[in-house]
Amino acid sequence: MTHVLSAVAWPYANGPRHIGHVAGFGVPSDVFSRYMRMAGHDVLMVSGTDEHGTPILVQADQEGLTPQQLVDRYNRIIVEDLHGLGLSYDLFTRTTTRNHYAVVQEMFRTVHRNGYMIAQKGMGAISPSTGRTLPDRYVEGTCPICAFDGARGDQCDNCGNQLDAIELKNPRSRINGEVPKFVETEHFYLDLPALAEALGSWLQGRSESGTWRPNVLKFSMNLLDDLKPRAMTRDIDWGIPVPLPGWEDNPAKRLYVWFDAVIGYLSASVEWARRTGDDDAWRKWWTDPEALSYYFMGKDNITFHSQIWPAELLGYRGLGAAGGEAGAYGQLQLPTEVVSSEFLTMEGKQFSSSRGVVIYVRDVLARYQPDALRYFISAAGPETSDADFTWSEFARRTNDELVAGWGNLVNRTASLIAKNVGSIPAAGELTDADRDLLATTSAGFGSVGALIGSHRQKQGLAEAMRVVGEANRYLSDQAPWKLKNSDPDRMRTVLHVASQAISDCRTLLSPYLPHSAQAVHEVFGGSGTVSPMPEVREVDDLDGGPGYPVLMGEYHRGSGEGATLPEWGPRPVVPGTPVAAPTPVFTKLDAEKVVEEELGRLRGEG
RNA sequence: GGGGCGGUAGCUCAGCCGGUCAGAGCAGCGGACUCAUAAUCCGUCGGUCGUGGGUUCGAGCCCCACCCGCCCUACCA
Repeated sequence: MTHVLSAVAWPYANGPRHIGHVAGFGVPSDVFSRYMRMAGHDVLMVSGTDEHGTPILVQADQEGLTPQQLVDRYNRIIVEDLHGLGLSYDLFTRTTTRNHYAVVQEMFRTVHRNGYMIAQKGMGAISPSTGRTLPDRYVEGTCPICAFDGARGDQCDNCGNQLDAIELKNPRSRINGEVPKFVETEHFYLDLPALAEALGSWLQGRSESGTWRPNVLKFSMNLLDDLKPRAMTRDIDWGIPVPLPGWEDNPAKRLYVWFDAVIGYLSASVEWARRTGDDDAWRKWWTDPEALSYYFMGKDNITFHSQIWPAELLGYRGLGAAGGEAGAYGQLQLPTEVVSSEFLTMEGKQFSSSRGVVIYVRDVLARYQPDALRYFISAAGPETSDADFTWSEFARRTNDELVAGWGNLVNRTASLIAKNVGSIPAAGELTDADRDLLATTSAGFGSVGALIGSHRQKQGLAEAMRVVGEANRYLSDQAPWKLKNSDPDRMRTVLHVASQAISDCRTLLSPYLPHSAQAVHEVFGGSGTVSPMPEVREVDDLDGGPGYPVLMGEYHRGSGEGATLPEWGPRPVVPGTPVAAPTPVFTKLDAEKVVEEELGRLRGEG
């Protein structure tokens, strides 16, 4: 048994999340975590909503809310969406908890004390009306190089050159059009060059493990070539105070949102430990060199997980050129693997909430089964290259594969048993065909498990569905419906074997399809939980702040009392278990209607 | 501009270190069956693997150039 940290990207709380987000980090991390638990590992899966930063402020202003009101709203919506998808977080929290503030400040103080947080002065744009930092991307003007008028402060979209906001001619704020003021401002910079060597040798070691996706590794290695200190504070009044004399009481200086967001993995682990009664329990996942940690995100976040976060950890431990000593949290371990996915597009276009090219998780969950979405994402998601979501393909995958393949196998077998026996029959003597099928389903645990464990989930699902296909073929070949009068003993044996095969397939598919795994279990007369779900719990802040909703759950492997997860392997079916005429587990879609309605909604007709 | 990823059957995509690698699913066509949500099972049609060079006994798989799409480019997150 190994301690396995599933560190899942933190959704930004400036709006509801779309299916591209959950395709990138949500479903893949849950499939992995569910499998790893069943395979006997001690998994801690944590995340939360990311609630600081300029976009939240801007959004709040636009909606006439305080930032806290805004994030309260979207935190709850996001919690509900992730709950609806059945993502099995041990803790899904948020970055506005007092616990998070305390952990972040401890990290900053130690990194600073170790000498990796250096103060530098520079020129920055601020909004004259609010006094807040105007990030480069929020400054617009005429490009000094090509004279394009829509250039942003960080880059000109026309000629592609990188810019400084101060170079723009006729600069103006993209938020409210006012002319920004450029003022001298002091910030703390994470001294990445001082940590470059340590980062390099860490990456080198990771490279030699051979497990990272090649593009992630290559990208990360490339980042090392041009390391500069990176600002970790902002002129902003929404964020975590900088815990140093002269800074902490300054309402206009806050820590950079990405500095605190990645620390969420640690603070959520600490919060989980405190909530479950052993304040130090998190250390088993964080300071044991044998523990494994997997970080799930979209490709746009690789920088922060293969560079910024490891640099923060190295700085905390004093492992850079400036030396130093670890703080109270001890020898925090760097990521074992940064599991980055690519992007999901939508009917061929990039998702864009502002342009209405978007499908929100909650809208899909309101109209379709969660496992239908999980199936599509698992079968056709952006695992190693960009992937396209179309409604027609969604309907096809659901109908032709999920319903017609797996759902039908369950339904036809349960119907045959209900009609002809009434309960799971006992087996007589097994034929070669029987043994072959059971050998195939048993072998599936090795092959599917290895694929999920190495983050090749699409292939893993394809393999599981191949096994389902074998079971369908077996049933057609054996034709038990013909045996009722001619050879009822043989019919019972076939139905027993089919039941066992379905039980095995159900377990194989349960990381991908947890909702229907439970339903299939019950179709065959099973009781108790075999596929646990997260719960939304309203909790008090541990340190006196306002309460909030979290996701937590009881995910216990085994076969005894209180177990909610089966072991990753065949579990013998129990002859005599009553089986009633089934109602279908999956809903077949009217493909034409779905496509027509959904495309109409995208055009703004719904 | 720099860096990265991708361009394989009508569609969606697999193809790890070069030698049964030219594949799968869906769609199409033909057949079997009727237990099942007109589901299942069998068979079959189908591609000069973006373009042009090169290395090699042999290249989707390596090298070079080019075309197309996408991502990142560090004060959006």
